[in-house]
Amino acid sequence: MPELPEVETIRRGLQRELTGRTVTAVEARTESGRRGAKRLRAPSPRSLAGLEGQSVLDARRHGKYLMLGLSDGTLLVHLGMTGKLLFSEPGEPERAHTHLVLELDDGRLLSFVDPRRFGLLKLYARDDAMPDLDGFGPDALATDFTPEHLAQQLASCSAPLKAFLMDQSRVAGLGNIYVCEALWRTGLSPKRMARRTPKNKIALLHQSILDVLQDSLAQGGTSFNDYVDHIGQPGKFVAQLAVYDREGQPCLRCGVAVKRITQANRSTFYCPACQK
DNA sequence: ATGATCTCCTGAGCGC
DNA sequence: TGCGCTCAGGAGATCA
Repeated sequence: MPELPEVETIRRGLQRELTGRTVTAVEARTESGRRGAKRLRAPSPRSLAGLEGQSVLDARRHGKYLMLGLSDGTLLVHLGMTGKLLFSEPGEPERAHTHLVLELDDGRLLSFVDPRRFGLLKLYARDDAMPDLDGFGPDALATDFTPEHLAQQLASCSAPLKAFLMDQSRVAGLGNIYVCEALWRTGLSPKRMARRTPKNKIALLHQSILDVLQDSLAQGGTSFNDYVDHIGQPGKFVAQLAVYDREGQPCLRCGVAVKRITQANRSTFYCPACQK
């Protein structure tokens, strides 16, 4: 389940391995679009065949979106739940659920593999509008995500803190795991209404978000079943999770059993004793 | 306008 | 061993 640290880990790998490479051939196994079987989540404004001949200039990220800067456009990538970008050598057996294979000028292949097909691949030409990120809040690790921004957003939201932090229009990059972990670190209940966050906790919440993301990034992210980076390495942060997927186990701070509840049809894990 | 709910999808894990 | 059920969740669509 790639959230910001996992996507950033992949971005760094792509920046290192893909920058300067040219796509020499494109094989789309499935088309992006909504109708019919075996399609990804959203239609691409340009045929992915347009990748052929383009060079990769850089790899950027906003929230959980990856943007590969090309010689004439941008390839926008969202990994959804189970999307992977994997390098391979020619002749290696192709993995199931491969949607796109790019041949590179150094002989390697870069494949987009996504069993659950929540992922998204969109090719934009240089002058195309890229509406996907409209309305997104600042990236959680960018300098414009400040305590002041957080305070202002909190004040205008009557949803619970869990839903607030999951909302990419408030701050981009957090998902279920890091929202649960950041709230635990701050000692705030996921059920607390966002605008009722105590003023003296806002700076701490902001810092907890940065800390949990940085800590995870330092471990290459969190892996359960699906996530691996571009060379197939799982992340190691799962060993440091305080509440996520720890229902019934003792809170690392106070020893009370971690509780699991459902919010917006998603699991929330928290300590009922020390998260207020 | 805002927040809550539904939807897409497949593999893993579980009980029988 | 194998079948069928439930669950996981990002984010856009839809509903209240």
